[in-house]
Amino acid sequence: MSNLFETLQERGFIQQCTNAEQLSCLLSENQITYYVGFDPTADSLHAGSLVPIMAMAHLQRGGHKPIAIIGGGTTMIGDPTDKTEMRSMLSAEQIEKNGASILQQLQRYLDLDDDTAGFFLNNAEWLLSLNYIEFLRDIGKHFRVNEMIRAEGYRQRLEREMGLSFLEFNYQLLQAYDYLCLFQKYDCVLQLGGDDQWGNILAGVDLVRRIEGKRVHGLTFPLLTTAGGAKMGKTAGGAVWLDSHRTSPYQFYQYWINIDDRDVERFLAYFTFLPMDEVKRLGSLEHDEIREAKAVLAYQATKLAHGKVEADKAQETSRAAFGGGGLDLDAMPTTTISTEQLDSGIPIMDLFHEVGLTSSKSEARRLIQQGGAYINEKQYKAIDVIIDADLLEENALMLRAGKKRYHRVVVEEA
RNA sequence: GGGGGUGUGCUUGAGCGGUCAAAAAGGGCAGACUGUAAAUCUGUUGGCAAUGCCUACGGCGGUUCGAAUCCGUCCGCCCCCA
Repeated sequence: MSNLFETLQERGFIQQCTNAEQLSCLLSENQITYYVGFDPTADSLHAGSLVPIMAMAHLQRGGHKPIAIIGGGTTMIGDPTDKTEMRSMLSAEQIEKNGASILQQLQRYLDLDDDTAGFFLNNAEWLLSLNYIEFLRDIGKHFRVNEMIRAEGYRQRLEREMGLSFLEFNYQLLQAYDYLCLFQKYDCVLQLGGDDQWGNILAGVDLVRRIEGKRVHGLTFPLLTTAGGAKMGKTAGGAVWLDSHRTSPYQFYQYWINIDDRDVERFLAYFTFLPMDEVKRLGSLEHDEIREAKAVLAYQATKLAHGKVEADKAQETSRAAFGGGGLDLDAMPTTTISTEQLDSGIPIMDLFHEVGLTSSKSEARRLIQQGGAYINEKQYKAIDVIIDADLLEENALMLRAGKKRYHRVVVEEA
């Protein structure tokens, strides 16, 4: 029989876990409830969150029941293991709003609609009403400070400059308490998270054991970086979001098709549901053939995130843009300008800037001077060119910045 | 509570009172090469009405012809002592 634990392992999801044998048995012999926490620090998840999401999806497909926790309570504190800096604290309303849109995104991957398949909770529900003294007596007494400060996440903060506020130091207790609550109310026996969460997860496992005398489990995913060493899911322009308003399906598709050759197999395993032998076959392609594998990855990932229709569109657009043929005008970002504006002439620098292809006019100037500016596929290197109606092709201009960024300017029909 | 540090551009991190829009590295962008990849090489990297002007070196004030550089104060952070 195919073991879910092995599936996760094979696909690279397991970095560390509590007793592997027990966990493996548990997954193949019982129907369990498991949880993953998501931080509502933004109103959208990004590509990095896909690792836990996909792991959850695998488990749900295997018959287990997911609980997605939105960290409404914990986000009001900020996880210090996110060691770059103390996280900014968000207002309760903001967290609420973010949580709602994150839930929507999760639902594209998971069924969280009803209590039997899986569901969604905000830990603010039980954290916000905590009584400090009671909490200290009931929960706090189970934590040893010496143990806590030995944990990697805290130690880094203690050894490096930035220090650690007492507020942040409590994060682990709250997360452990989450686990305890979920165990008590929903019989949740597995928590998943990124490897930076290992310490927090274990704290929860320990807490449940101390208070309930029951053995529960934890599992962490490797923290993904690209072969180039960057954080997975980041591009120059920022994170790759799951929200189509922040990152369009086309951009999303492009992110995946542009990844490093060395990441192809790993990413196929993580971010698609393709069977592993197919993943391996695709991953072993070489030279230009590997582009086929990237196309599969991009298509599959986009389909999961945005649906088949959008994925098809993104694929077509991408093929059109890079396959040599014509460009797909519909999918291109477009700006409309009035006839009058064009008739009076627009300096080329202004045009590139106003359309959003550069973030300042100086940048536009540089782009042009360095030969990265094209209009209708013709390069313009002079910064004092004035664009007017003479350049229109089919009532539009096609701007290009560098090799890959296109923008269409359409003249408004009067 | 006492003492000592520190705060610089996207990031790390230099910086003599003038020649600092600020060294260096990373990152970004563009060009060449390519496979919409990687590596490499080159250029570029605050803004603008641009041989000049404006904004910027934690905040506010001061000294000075002139300050990122000196002084005061406030804020944040770090270390030592209590």
